[in-house]
Amino acid sequence: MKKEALSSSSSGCKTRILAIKDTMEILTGKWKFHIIGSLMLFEKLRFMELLREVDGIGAKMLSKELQDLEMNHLIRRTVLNTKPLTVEYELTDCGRTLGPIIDEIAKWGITYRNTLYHKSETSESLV
Amino acid sequence: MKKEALSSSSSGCKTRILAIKDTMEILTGKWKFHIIGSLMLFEKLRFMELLREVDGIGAKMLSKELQDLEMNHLIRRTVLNTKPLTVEYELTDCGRTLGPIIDEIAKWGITYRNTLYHKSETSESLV
DNA sequence: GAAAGTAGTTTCTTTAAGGAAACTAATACC
DNA sequence: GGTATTAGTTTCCTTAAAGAAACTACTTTC
Repeated sequence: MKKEALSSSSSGCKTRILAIKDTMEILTGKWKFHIIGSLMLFEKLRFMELLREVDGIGAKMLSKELQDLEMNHLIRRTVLNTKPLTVEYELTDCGRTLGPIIDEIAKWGITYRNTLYHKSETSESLV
Repeated sequence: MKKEALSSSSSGCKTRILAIKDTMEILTGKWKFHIIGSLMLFEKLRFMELLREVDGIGAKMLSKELQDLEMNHLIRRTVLNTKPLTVEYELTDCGRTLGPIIDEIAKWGITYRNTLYHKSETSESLV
């Protein structure tokens, strides 16, 4: 049996771990998924609409999160020269590729809840 | 055109958003994905093995993260009555269902990197 | 000219996350 | 008895994330 070896530094493992780290750094924080989810649903939203749509977020947070997402090319910010000046946010093509991740996460969350309910009846490890 | 309405409180939207919140709360922090990923790769790992495997983590963090994961039924902790006493960690069935999420996230991270490289050549929005 | 709506920014404060180092406690080896 | 290993815990400290409230600046409506 090996002893000092182990360490997953083998082949694609490092790449994989890095890729996961990358993704999670980009999507970090309490609000990113919610903002992206809203933009997936509504296509285009203005700042004030997002502020109302993303339940509980404040202007400062929203502003910061939108900047983050824009820097990472996931959303596009367009200033419209309307009367009182409005700004439109929408997903880029790149941003839209997050669909499958968000689907998986939502799917898992729903299944997980159901699993817990059933498990709690029959015990399991439950503390 | 609607004005005050909007608000995605429609049908399954709330459920979906809650499910995403649930999932992300369970998998929050810098280390959970890395720990789960390691356990997917190695099946069973002891505390010290995880400490070496999960690059950069400290004993306190590892201990806390393992407790979190165990509370959420994603991993199982087994004390073996070996000579100096060892503890074995492994994924539960529930923990193993995270596979697809982690795959999607890893896949996206890799694609995202490639996309950036190509976009940076042809410009895009790039700051 | 006062009020309200647009899109934010600034300041100040609290809370959470994370890390380094030392420490406990049990056992085994020499 | 001294050193090492296992699996953590405890203490102390720093940094990052988040939030509330007030404020800027411009325009439109009444």
